[in-house]
Amino acid sequence: MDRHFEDLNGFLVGLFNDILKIEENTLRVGEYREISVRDMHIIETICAAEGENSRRTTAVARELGVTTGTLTVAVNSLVKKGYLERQADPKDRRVVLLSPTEKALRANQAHQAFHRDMVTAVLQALTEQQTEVLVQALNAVRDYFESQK
Amino acid sequence: MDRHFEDLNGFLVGLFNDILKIEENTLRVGEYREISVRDMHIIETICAAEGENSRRTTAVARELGVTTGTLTVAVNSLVKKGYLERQADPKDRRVVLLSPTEKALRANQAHQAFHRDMVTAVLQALTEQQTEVLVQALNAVRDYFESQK
DNA sequence: TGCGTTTTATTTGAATTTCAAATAAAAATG
DNA sequence: CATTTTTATTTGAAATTCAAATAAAACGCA
Repeated sequence: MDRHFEDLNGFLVGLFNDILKIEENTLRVGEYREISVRDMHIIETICAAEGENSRRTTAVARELGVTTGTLTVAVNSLVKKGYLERQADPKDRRVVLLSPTEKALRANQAHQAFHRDMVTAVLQALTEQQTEVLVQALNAVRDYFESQK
Repeated sequence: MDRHFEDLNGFLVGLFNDILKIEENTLRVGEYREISVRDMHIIETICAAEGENSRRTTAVARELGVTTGTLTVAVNSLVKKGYLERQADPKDRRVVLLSPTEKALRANQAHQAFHRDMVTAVLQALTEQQTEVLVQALNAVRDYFESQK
C-alpha cells in the first residue's frame, strides 16, 4: 500500500484545483459567462431539487453549505440577471420557494453537458475492469466523506 | 459504461463541496485555526517547492492559479501571522523567494496528516489488486485533466 | 384564545478575497 | 545607454461570505 499511497494522495491534491479551474474557464468563455461557478452550483442545486421542500431557501443553503444570508444575497443577483424566480409558498407564508427560469434551465443543461463530456472522456480512457474498480473505490471515498460530515 | 456513468457523474458533483467543507471544518477547530484553507494551500505549495525557482512569487502564483497581486496580499497576512518569510534573491534582485517558517512546517505536517487519513481510509476499503487498478485508472483521469489545462 | 417561542428569510455591516491596472525597481536586449 | 521586458507590490473596485439584527409568520401550550 505504501507505494500507491503517494500516487493517490498526490492525485487527490492536484485534481481539485484542476477541475475547478477548468470549470471556471469553461464558464468564462461560454454563453453564460455572466454567472460564476458559485452561481452555477446554486442553479444546479435548485434544478435538481425534487419536491417543494427542497426548493426552500433554507434547504438550498444547507445543501450548498452556506448561511441563508449568503444565499439570499446570491439569489438577489441571479433574480436580477433573470436566472431565478422567488415564489411565495401558499401553505406557509414565511417560506420562499426558488425556481429556475428557462434561461437557468438552459444554462444548467450546458453545465451538465460539461460534466458529461468530462466523465465520458475519462471512461473512454479506461477498460471495463478499471471502470468497475474505479466506481467501487469512489463509492468508498464517498462513504468515508459522508461519515465524516 | 452507461450504468457507471451516473455513479461517476454524481460522485464528481457531490464530492467536491464535501471535501472542501471537511477541510475547512478540520482547520477551524484545530491548532492552526487562524489560517484559511486558501492559506493552507499556499503554505502547502511553498513547502512542496523544490529548488529556488519554484519558491518565487510568480511561480507559486501560477501553481495556485491566481495573479501575483492576489498572492502578494495573501503572503502579507501569512508573514504577519508568522507562517512565511520573504527573502531577497541575491542572483536577481527583482525576485522574492518565499519560505515557510517552523510554524508553517508544523501546520503543513498536520494538514498532510489530514490527507493521509483520508487516503488510508480509502485504501483500507480495497484489496491490493483493486488498489493497483485504481491507481492506473486515476492516472488516466489525471492525464485527461492535465491535457485540458 | 393569546402570549411567548421557534422558524424562516432578509438586511446590514464588517472582513476577506480576488482581480485588473497602475506603479516601481531591476534585468535584459539591442 | 536607452528601450523593453520581467518581477513584485500597491491600489481601488467588485464579489463573497458570515454573524448578528430585524421582521414576519407559524407554532405550542397554558
